[in-house]
Amino acid sequence: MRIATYNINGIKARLPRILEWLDETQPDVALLQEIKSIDENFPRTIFEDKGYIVETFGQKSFNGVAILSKFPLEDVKRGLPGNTDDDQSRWIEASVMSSTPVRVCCLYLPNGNPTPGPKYDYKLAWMDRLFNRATELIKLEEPALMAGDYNVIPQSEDANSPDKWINDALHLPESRNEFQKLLNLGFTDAFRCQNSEPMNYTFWDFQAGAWNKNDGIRIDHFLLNPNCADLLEDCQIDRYMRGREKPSDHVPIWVDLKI
DNA sequence: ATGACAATCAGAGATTGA
Repeated sequence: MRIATYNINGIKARLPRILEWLDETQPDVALLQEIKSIDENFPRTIFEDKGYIVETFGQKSFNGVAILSKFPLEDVKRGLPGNTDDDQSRWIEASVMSSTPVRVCCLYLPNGNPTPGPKYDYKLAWMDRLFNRATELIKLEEPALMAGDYNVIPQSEDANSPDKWINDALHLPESRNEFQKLLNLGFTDAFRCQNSEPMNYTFWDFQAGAWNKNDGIRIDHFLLNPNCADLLEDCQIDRYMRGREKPSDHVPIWVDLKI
């Protein structure tokens, strides 16, 4: 089974890219972030016609996450637990009912800039709530994963120009420590489990010719609980998508599980 | 040091992103 994650930076602007990508990469499950759409405006029938079940947690203009699945979805939950006042749509999870059910969580972690400030405080508080949910997922008998745009550069080798990010919310010690705490719980960074080479990125800024200079960062991640990591076969970044016409600033990343 | 780019909503330019 192939599960992908992709920060699309707007469903309306990216629809042609997503459709061609679904045909090329053929994910069974696609976790989408930054759909920038309310649920009512998400073009669900286009994906249903391709054989996907569609579950969205949208928001006007900003944020918004969605799950596309060729398998039935059960027990869909919207919103990261721990703060009923949080009105930002950044988390959706569901059980993918394949022969072996998999719990998939689709996340769009807050950026956190500028630092210091309320946005950084919100990021760190969100990561604390993520840690709490992660402690539950690690104990599950069933395979489970958390994937999406973490907005965290885990190590210096995950940035082409680490110096630029020293004071950035994506790279500051607090953010990286919160990410490391997830690994310490027993989650596996699927890409790093498969590939130890530097210069593998998932995001290149639209500005300053970042793509042409390969001035990227690795901030989209798959974290697998132990029962899911046991099933890991492959993990790849669809780098080519960044070179297409009207691309997102992120590219997809996917895992193949032995299911 | 600043802005560079792009998407959204709205219908210009501010806001957000990373």
